[in-house]
Amino acid sequence: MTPERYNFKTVEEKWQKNWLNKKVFESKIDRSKKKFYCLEMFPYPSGKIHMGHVRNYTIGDVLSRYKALKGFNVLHPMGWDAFGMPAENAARENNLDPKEWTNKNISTMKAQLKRLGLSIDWDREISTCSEEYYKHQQLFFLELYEKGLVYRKENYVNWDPIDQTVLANEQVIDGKGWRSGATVERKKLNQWFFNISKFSQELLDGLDNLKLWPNKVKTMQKNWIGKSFGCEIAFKTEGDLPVKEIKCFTTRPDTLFGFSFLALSVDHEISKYFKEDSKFQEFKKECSKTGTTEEAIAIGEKIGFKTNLMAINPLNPSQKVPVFFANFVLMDYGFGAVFGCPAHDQRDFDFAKKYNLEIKTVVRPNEENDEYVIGNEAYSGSGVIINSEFLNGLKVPEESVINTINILEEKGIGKKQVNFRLKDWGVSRQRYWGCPIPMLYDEEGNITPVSKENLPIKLPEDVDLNLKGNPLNSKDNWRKVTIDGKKYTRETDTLDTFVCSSWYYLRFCSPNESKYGFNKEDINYWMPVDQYIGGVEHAILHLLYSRFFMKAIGYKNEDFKFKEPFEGLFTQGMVCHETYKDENNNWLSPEEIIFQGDKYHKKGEPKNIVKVGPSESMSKSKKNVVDPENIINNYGADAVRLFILSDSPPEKDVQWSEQGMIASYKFLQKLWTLHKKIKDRINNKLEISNDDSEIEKFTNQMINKVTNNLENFSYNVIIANIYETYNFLSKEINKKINGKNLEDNYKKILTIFSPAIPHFTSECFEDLGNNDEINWPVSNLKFLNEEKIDYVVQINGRKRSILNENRDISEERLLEIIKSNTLLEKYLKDKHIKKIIFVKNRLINLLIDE
RNA sequence: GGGCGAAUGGCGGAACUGGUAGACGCGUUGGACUCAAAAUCCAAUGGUAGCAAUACUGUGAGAGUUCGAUUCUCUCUUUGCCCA
Repeated sequence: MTPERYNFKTVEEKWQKNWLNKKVFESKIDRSKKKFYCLEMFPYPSGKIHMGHVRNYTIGDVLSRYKALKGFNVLHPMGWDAFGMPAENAARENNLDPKEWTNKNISTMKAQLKRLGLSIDWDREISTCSEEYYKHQQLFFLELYEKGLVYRKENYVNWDPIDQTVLANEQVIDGKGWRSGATVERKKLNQWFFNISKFSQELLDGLDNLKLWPNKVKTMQKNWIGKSFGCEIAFKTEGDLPVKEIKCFTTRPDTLFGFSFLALSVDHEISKYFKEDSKFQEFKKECSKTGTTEEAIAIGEKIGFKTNLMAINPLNPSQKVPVFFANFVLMDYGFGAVFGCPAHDQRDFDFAKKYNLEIKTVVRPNEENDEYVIGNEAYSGSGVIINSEFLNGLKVPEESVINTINILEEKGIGKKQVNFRLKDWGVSRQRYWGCPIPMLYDEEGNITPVSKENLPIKLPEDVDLNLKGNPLNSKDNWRKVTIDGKKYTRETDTLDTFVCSSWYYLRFCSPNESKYGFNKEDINYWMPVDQYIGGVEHAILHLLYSRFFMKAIGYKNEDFKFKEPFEGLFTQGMVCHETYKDENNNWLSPEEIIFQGDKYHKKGEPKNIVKVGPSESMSKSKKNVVDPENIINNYGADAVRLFILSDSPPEKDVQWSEQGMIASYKFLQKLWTLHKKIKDRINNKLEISNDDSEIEKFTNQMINKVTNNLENFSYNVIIANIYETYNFLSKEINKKINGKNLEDNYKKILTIFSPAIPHFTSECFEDLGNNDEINWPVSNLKFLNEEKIDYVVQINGRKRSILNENRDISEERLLEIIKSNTLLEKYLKDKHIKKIIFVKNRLINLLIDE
């Protein structure tokens, strides 16, 4: 008999249509059920979906389907992070409208996502570039402005000369723009800011309550917020300038006795006395070459410009040290002035060496004595204070910092201060394809918010994208407006797209609410997101901004009770693939190569041997990408889901493997053949076996395993569980079996498989003529504890035998059995048992004299 | 330089609160079917020795705690990520 082939094409199409027509995934408020809000990070509509999306959304889908079967009222929406530069660039290249380009991509990608069989409520679809979405965002902006959380200030910005836009600090990587790769310049511009730093402490404290977030992400956010504890110190100065005092911020006041110089930023206000000094101007120019990132400063050479000022050590007034301008001091940090303690700070050490300044050791490591002197490197570790008069003996850092601050405060020289690294969020972008900022400037340049009834401020169409810089600047018929006879110009900056993604999770709760961004009743039912799933690359920015947005909306707003948007967070790993290069070192895609003999060569060029490189995250530039659409066409959605889940734990990177993919595809064929056999056995109800508790026991244990693995995100193990079940059933089916019993258990098995391979299991259920509602099965505890147990017998800690005996057997009885066991006799004969370790229902360890 | 994590067969990976290491898959090898191949099915598969039962060894390296360590502690090596 040739088994019927499983036709994934017709089956998957059928079920996708079915789910759509029956509105299976439609979500409505239902107070009789517990809600579960499952959200995956929404995609940027770049053109086509990639394997990363497949992985992300498969993980979310498994969870959503599982929760639904468990009886939760599931909200599982999808939308588009649709504003952003690629649309503008693509539109310019192809002479298109960014909106057209974006909408075309959205419809392509939506169709692709649908073919994965995701359990998404598409009625809630949103797109951030639609007026329906961004008009609410503009209203939020105005509300935040009213609450004083939005302000405009002139600021040095990171200017990307290629993209002609401002970048946030976090968008500057190694001194280059994250998108364009251009070397970033410093430029002074008027910018809009969100006052995120107002919430620094709250954002930090809130992390403690996020029990279902990975610690890794929490640590990253904590470091990013960067709370440091320190002290403001006023140093008295002497010299030929009218300067009596210089303020510094330091986190290490305890090293004040190691003071040997004071360093100022070239932008420090004292620099005004050096305007005419050509040598200083030259020095300033030299400094700008070092670059402005903290990293560049750390590695770069430390240079200084000595002034005639001397600073007095407040704890030791007889000590006077020189004041320098130095390239490693930034105006943004503290007061643009730091005191130098070369012995215990590497930067200061390098500087002191160069300018022959005193290096005095004031901290010794715990294991050293008080005679300790630092070597060729600064010592910044913990230890004990030395050579510091009344500070001597204090433990560094736990006693020394706080004690010194107290002393400085008593003497009126210093002030305790908490410092955060987190800076306010600059949200202005000089781009067209973004949400317009609803602000106006009158002829005197005064800021006037757009009145709320005039929202939305729509993005104008027909702009000339080929102009340098922001196309909105030259769109005069949009930019210039007259209101009540008064002339205004519009703000032409648009909002950072991170603003759009900072509140979209609220919008999904009320996608059609026209008056406001969300509806109170909706969010009170659905929020917070129970499980948020996405890439770890958003660990800091997007997640921190979203957390800020919740606090900003709730600020001075009693009605809004949410503190955090995402209760649970899961960060999945990337999809990787081997990389290939031909003999000329050109990257090759997996489709361009062929395996022959024991080597790869380029297709059609047998002599062009391909070098196989390490597996790396799929990227277009390295051409190591696999197009999900081809894969779905060839193998079907369930097979792809099966493979993408199977090979690695979801939080780790997974290696794409064609062989693995094929194996998953073949497995579904085998599973279908098995299904047909099982169906035959079920229909043959007369057959009765003497004992078929085996299948019942197996099923119940499997329900237990799969449920636990689902709860723990061990989705790769679930796939292994499916294989295990296949192996078990294909053997069991050859035995005599009770048809009814088989049917009951088989249906439970299909149910626990269904989150992973939903089309396949739906087809099986239908094939069995099942019309019942399907619920997640509960495992019967009776079967979880086996009546017989494999007891490990150890002698002196080494495994010597395994005995299958009754559950709850006593130590004495087990010992008797061991003593009568002929195989164990050789170990125990004539030996004295000193001690017995007995672990109930697990093992027994006999300690004997050797 | 700092912080956090990771290291298990040829490969990806399992292993509950310390208690049978290597589940499951890939690959490889042998066999069946076939004129042949593909597909499919069956079997074997950490290493060493042995026909075998079995023994020894084995979770990056070294120490420690323990009757017992992949799991806990310390040191080191390599590696990944984040920050500088």
